[in-house]
Amino acid sequence: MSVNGRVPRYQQIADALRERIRAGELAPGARLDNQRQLARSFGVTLMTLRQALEVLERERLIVRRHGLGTFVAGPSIDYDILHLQRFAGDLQAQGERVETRFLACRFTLADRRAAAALGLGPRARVLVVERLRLVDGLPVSLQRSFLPAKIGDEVVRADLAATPLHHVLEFKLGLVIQRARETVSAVRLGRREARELGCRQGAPAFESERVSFSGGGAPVVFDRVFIPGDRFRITRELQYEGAIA
Amino acid sequence: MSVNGRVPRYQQIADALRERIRAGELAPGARLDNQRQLARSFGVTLMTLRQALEVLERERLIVRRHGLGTFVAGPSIDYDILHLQRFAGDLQAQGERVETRFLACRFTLADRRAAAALGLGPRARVLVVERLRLVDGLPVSLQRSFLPAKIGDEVVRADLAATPLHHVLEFKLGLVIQRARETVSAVRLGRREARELGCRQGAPAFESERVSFSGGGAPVVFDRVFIPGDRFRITRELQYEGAIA
DNA sequence: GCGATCTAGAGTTCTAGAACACTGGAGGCT
DNA sequence: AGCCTCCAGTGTTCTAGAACTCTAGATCGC
Repeated sequence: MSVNGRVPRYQQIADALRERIRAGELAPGARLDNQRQLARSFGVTLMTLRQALEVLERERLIVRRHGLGTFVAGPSIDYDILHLQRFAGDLQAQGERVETRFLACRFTLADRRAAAALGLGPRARVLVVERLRLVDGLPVSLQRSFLPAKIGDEVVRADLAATPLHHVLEFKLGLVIQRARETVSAVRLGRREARELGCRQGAPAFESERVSFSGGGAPVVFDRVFIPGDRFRITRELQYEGAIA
Repeated sequence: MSVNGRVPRYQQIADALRERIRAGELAPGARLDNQRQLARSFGVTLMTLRQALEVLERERLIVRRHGLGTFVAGPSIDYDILHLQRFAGDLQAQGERVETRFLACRFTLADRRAAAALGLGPRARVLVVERLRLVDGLPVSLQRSFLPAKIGDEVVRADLAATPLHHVLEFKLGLVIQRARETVSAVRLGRREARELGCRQGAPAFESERVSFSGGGAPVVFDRVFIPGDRFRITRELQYEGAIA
């Protein structure tokens, strides 16, 4: 709101739509009226209406699909970064169901960051395993695991559609992950990631990059996980030995 | 890029400006030509130029100041969420200087989340201590600490401009923080937070809410920290006892 | 049954202004 | 020196279209 109290029309429209969503008039997944129609019903131009939608999109309340429509976004989830487990905030009461969908497994050349994280030379050959995690049928994260070719040659023999990767590493290869280093940053989804996650290209997402080490200290796997920004919040529990920063 | 290879003009313009920034032609803090002038030089309308700027703004490459101009954004920093310390990524090599600026200290009524975190009744009286953290003179985070009035009555006697809050808690009140729970989410900056941080209202930021407990298990302080989204990345090191998720 | 093509419906891009709002410095007044 | 007002410069909002692009389902041909 400006100093003199004037609220831009596009904010008023965003507020009105937000309230409809909040009140449940527009359920998650519901499609809004098309943009031209909404513009007419609010008495503004398409441009102004689209600015309102951009506000809601940035707040993760809606998603826009080119050629398809504008939809109310689904609920978000918490990611307990310390305990490495995911639990749903408002999904838990709904009794969510988590599943992992195996997407692909192929040898390729490592990109720069994957190669660096695994201590490999540039463009080293690696195995990429790609999985989608879904909660109640809704994709919440896309995970790509890069393994050095030496490990990959063994992993690829397993039935990755039926066996979790870390089980393969631990029980078939005797590689127990002892340590990991993870970095989470905010990114925009690329076309392929967006498609798998049911988002639009360029949608903001958290990108987690984690390199995991075995007991011997060698990097075993480099994971790159995309989690749409509207489905993720970081929570952690801490213990201290002394004073805090 | 669309299927038929056409890149929208606004993306081309964003690309051109991004390249100038990347190449160092536009240094951090530098002001771009005004929007109308940029529109003319790119041969587009103001609307199209503004769309290009929105792209760059979302990528944290520029910041727009109403009435002042458009500026190249400063560098970002990493926040080691596990070790509770901040270290600069590309700032460290530059020999950054970290300082804490005391802003305010006042009794007020707790908002709902602060009250809940501290185990207090709604609208309980609390002491709020407000500090700004700066790196090389650039504000990187705004921290508000909420303390129950009983603790606040003691804390307020200290010289908080000269003494870190946790020192006051530990050495004056004998309250050693043993445990904490922190949640980090993505928010839009309010007007006051934006002003203190040198950002524009509505700018995306990380909002960290941490409640800290003493040895006796009582909540001692609730911290709410705002860190502009362009100055923060989460990194963590992990140790495991067994297999990973 | 499958692949190719078409099309309606919907989102996206862009034009060409005009007017409103914010900011900070200059100048005047006390 | 401090305060207030004014204004140039700059960002922001909004109009009223027109045209482009994407998507998925329908239809047709093989």
